[in-house]
Amino acid sequence: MQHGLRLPREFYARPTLLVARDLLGTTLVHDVDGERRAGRIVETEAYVGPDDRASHARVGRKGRAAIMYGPPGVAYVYVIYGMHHCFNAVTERDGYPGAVLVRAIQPEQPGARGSGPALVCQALGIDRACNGLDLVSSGLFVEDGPAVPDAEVRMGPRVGVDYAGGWASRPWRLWLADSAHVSRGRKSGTAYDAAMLR
DNA sequence: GGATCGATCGGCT
DNA sequence: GCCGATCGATCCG
Repeated sequence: MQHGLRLPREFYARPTLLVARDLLGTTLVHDVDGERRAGRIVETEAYVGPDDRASHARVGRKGRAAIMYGPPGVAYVYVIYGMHHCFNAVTERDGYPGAVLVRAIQPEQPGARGSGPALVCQALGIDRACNGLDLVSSGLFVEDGPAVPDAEVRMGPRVGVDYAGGWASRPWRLWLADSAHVSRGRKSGTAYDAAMLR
């Protein structure tokens, strides 16, 4: 991958697990009134399909996550616990629900913290007003970066979805092994194995 | 380091 | 009414 180029829609229009893997090492950028706020993505989670009991899409295409059923390359931002925001990039083809939650970044701004999905939004100034923004044509987007080798990737169960039965144990959380910015709750994780991501 | 708890409210049941 | 894709403070060991 090259460096500093905005990711095109085709990047998002792929299986969610691949998008979650390839977003590691890229940079999430938000232009706020001409001011660049950005950070390197070091941790992601995949939410895939209408049957994933951990995904907001489980309630159907008329619920809160209707946007997950729409075209890829769009921001899905929601409020959680009445006080925090979470940022997702919509994936998959139009009509099939999928999204990648950005769980942690290494902020470009010194002193900013991005270890956790709500802190990511706080550091980049992302809130509900960003819901539905087009990542291909708006001030909220992702820049590509140097390729991350499989050996630097770890995977493990998603966080905070224990209610989802067997879906909770799937290793759909991915992070960079050497990053000090990965959010809390991380366990040791296992080596990246693309064959296990389903 | 790990476990527990309060804050706070939109959206689904 | 209930509960959550969270965080920070606090307590315990």
